[in-house]
Amino acid sequence: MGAPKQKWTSEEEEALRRGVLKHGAGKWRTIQKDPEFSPVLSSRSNIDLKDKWRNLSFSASGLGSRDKLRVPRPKAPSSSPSPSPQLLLLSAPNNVAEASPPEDCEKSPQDDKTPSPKFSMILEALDELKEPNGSEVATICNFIEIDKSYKLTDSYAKRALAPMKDPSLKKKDSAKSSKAAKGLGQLSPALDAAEAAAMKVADAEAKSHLANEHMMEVERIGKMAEETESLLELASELYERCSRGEALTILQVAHREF
DNA sequence: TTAGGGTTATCC
DNA sequence: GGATAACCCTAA
Repeated sequence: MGAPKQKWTSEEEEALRRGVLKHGAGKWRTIQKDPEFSPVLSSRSNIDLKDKWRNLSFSASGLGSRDKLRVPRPKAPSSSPSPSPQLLLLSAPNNVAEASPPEDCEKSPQDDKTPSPKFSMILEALDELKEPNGSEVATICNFIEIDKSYKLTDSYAKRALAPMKDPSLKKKDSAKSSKAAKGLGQLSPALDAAEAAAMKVADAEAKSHLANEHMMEVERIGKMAEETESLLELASELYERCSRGEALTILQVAHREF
């Protein structure tokens, strides 16, 4: 090769990560053309972005080179549609709010070291919603469904979206539902069966997600109870000392607590 | 335009 | 010489 290899700078890597966070993995051209990143990535092609992201993903997953994971590409078109770019939305390997490489998610969803794409979407939703005390499940569901154009299973959507009061959201939802119903009506029996199976799987996943949410809530409440108990302890001690006629300053109280 | 596999350069 | 990163090629 004539030209020497052009090593990626940290600025370029950062721009790529931010670009993936902004547009999603797979939108290499969009990221490359984005005025926010184009100054940094001007010397890189969309292919370069894709290759670099692939390298980053594999190195971050701890699996080393992608060569080790190579699997033969099926020649015939697969019956199962390839995941949408959003489903493969990645986040930078060294960022907390970021997700793991898609390959891992797709190949080993049970691998608890790497969050699933759904988990990534939840993280993204929480990040976008920026609610100080966390977000309601329904709000997160709405974010994922509307912002990300995903459709939740009917049963889960009914449960999760019932408390939502925003009429515009309801309107959109019902419009979507009728659209979906229309589409379902045109499906063949085989597709119907596949759809029903997919719905069941999605429903199970939703239930698992709900269970996880509840566990987190239980943990949170447990912590609150602990804190309340220690506060109660402190209050009783203060009451006792005061009733004995001891003079306490705010500073002493603060030291006692912290 | 993108994904995925192949090839080559570089580093240790 | 092996591992990794950067680049290239091709199918869809």
